[in-house]
Amino acid sequence: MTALPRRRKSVRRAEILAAAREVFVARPFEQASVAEIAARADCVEGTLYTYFRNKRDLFDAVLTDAYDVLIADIEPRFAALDGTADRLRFLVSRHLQIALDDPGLSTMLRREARGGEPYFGSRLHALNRRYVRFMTRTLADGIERGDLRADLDLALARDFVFGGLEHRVRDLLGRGRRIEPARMAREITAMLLEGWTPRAAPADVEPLGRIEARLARLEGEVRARARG
Amino acid sequence: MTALPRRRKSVRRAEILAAAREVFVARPFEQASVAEIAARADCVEGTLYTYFRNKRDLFDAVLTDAYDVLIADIEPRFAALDGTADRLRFLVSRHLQIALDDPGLSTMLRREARGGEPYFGSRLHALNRRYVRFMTRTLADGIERGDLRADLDLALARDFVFGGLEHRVRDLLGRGRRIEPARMAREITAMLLEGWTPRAAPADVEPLGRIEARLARLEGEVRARARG
DNA sequence: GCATATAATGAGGTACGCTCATTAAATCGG
DNA sequence: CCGATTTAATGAGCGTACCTCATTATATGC
Repeated sequence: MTALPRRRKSVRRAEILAAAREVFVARPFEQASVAEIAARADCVEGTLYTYFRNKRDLFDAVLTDAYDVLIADIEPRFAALDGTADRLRFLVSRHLQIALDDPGLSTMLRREARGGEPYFGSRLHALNRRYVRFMTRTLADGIERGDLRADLDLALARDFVFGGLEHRVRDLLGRGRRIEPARMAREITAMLLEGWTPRAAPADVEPLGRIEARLARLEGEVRARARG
Repeated sequence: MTALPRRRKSVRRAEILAAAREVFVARPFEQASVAEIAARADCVEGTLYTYFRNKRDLFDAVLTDAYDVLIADIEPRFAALDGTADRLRFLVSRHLQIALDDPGLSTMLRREARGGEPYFGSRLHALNRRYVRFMTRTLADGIERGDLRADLDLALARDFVFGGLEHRVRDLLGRGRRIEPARMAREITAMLLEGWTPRAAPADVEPLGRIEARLARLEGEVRARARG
């Protein structure tokens, strides 16, 4: 009957997006109902479909927005860092920070990390790649500079960082523990770098004994000559 | 009208379970339809609900079965291993093997790792804990025996192993790469142990500085003497 | 062979995502 | 300022999903 006053299209879109985010953060995709989103956005379901093709499309829009903000925040701060350890620590810390700032969003991202169908090539896929690239760049640069072992498998390392963080956050939030990004980032980075930093190979450590022996002999000779 | 011949209850249950497994392996939980499961089990949906309370219950039964088989396979083989590195390599390899033997099951397990509601205390939860315990035991024993650094955070390490493997498998299967459990297990275990194995403390590396100092002094003296 | 227990049924309830013909509001030309 | 056109908004309704339950069919025990 009496329709609500019409709004500027962009405003409506933003309202629906905000409502959708609230709902998707509270419930996993399949359990989140379009009806609830519409109700929160003060419109009927039909209206919603004039702005988004379907529920999935709406969800992707929410995810895309979140990634946009995240990347925009990281980009300049990352660019200001140089050292491999500093970069790694920052990225881990920033990743954990999401779980502290917005646990709902964090859970959503962890829940719905897609392997879905028309995902490759999508805007969402591109954003995800951009996000992950901060890490791969850090690792690749680290190897080039000699901060990381030359034989480190980039893809393997990258998967273990993100996979590990995912599990860690799930476990901690799952048992109601608090997340302390800075401290945890220090611990995690330390653990990772422990294995990734180039070290004196066993062969390089052994000669130390021989070198000391030669030194001692030399010093002896020099001392003898000084006396003699 | 004419109902199908009645079967022994246990047989029917097994048939339904098998049908359910096929469907759940092919499609994620929410997209798998009870109708399809019923059709594959040659019965109507109603029948299905006399064996399982609901779809979730049926799904949990499938998962539980899978875990049972998996644990029964691992248990004796694990018990036969002693060394920390061997155990770790075996567990990683066996975990990867699932993705090779039954990619569908592997995807399902990765997809539906629950953090869900009445999960804690459930039989499924118990099985998951039993599965993970192989790893935590390996790590704890490793520390006790001095094979692993004493300051290694057990929970952190455990999360990074499983999280890393999860991401790695997702990435590889996602881009259609083959999984080679043995080779990958060697690489991954090597990477992990690189950082987790106790090493000569920095104090042992530091003498390098002292040696250089002694060398420099010696060289200085020799040069002076050559001139003088 | 009748009574009881139980396996199996399928119609129907509620909720979901989504479509589409229709309506109401804004915009614009004259 | 008013009719025409565009466009935002609607809500009834379709198909399908999970699940319930009164009912039917079959097996079992006495």
